[in-house]
Amino acid sequence: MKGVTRRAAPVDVETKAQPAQRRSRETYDRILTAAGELLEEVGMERISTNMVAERAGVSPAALYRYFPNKYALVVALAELLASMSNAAIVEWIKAGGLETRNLDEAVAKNFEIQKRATEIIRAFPGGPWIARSMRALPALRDVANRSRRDVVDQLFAIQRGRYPHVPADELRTAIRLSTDALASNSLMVLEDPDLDADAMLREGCLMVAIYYEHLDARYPRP
Amino acid sequence: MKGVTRRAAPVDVETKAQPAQRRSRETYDRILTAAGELLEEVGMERISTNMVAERAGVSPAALYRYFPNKYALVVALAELLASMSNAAIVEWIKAGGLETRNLDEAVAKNFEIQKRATEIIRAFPGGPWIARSMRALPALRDVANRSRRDVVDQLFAIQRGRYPHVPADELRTAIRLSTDALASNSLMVLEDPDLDADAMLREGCLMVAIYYEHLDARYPRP
DNA sequence: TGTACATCAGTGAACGCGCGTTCACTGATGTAC
DNA sequence: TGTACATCAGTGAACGCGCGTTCACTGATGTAC
Repeated sequence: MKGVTRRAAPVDVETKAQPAQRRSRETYDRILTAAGELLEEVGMERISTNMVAERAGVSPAALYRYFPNKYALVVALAELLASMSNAAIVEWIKAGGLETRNLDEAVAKNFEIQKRATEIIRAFPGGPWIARSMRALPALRDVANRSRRDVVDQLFAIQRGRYPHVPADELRTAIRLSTDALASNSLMVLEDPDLDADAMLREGCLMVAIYYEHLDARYPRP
Repeated sequence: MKGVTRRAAPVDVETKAQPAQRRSRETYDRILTAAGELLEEVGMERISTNMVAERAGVSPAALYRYFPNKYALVVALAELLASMSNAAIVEWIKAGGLETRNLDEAVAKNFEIQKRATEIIRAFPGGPWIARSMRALPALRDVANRSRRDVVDQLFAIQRGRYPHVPADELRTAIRLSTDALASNSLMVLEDPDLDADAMLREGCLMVAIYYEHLDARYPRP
């Protein structure tokens, strides 16, 4: 072991047994709920499988029936959270979140989804920890990347129609940039209770809306 | 221990002995360098005190002469990185980074510091890991908060003179928002090698510059 | 310059602990006839 | 409806390991006279 470099081995992270019986479904849920609670209470680095099993009222071995290792546990939570956020965004798009006629309307609609997304994270057990760790924890990076790609693709599909005069890769960059900025803004608000959350979120939406206006004006209209 | 909630106890994180002799200064540096290298190689969650001591070529006990615990180690690294970034920003301000006459100039100057800051993180041993963990690791949050406050205060002090017609709290919000967005943008670029780093950084600067132009126009000029 | 002593720097070896994980098992539920 | 069997769900107890940390110590460096 002298001076040997140990690189992180890729970890199997899939859920193992799909629960078949009712009892098993309940156990699975209890484990996930316990994990969320404990994430909330002790944070990412102190949570442990034995702790989760104890809180869920099952033996450690029962946990390993459903999750191959402890990362699978937080990955499952992260995927749940990501799917809720993404669903909210899809719903918002379907409800016409992007169909706006002027700056004020754009800000107002962006603010809607921005606020809803922030609330989803806040309400999710351990949500803020998960969100903050999405980038820092190797096990969660895949989840974060997939989720981000989904959102960007969704937005791109719609915006391409609204900004046909903007080159596709410029548009994609713009979406990536603004999505990232708004996500970070949301995290910042969750992190610092001294901030006026609504004001900060709205300001972030304004920044992005102005940016899109400028993007729109940057290229000649057909 | 049944169902007991264990909250993270606050951890002493200061450096212990200030090295007095030359030999000791070297040891201190070797430990910090080893920690940086290992952070780069194995990441935040797998690094350990014994590992760092081994790599530095000292006994584990020697490490504890300078750092009270393993968090103090990564805090010391993070503080070093933060101070380098902040110094670069101060230098940039002093060199007139904020004194711009038009949008293009603002974008160009923002880009300068944005690129330099990103390079500082990239070049620092374990820098990207540290930067990503700043928000997710409780031990590092204080460092992150202090560093952010320093930067925001510096910028605010200058910008107040340039935007006297903008209410102080609006201006502060704007600085906080844009600083956070650019920091996140920088992280994103470090994380995803597929991106065209310069293009993405420049676009972020553009977004912020447009936003400030809008802020400037939002309130009547005296 | 030399010697005696005080302080500083670093070692070697181990400690207890809680971690992630597994094994052989028992009990619960479902299924066929 | 009852019984025999197969599969599913969960247990209890322990495992080996590496973690963070400490102790009593030796050797290196500095200081006073």
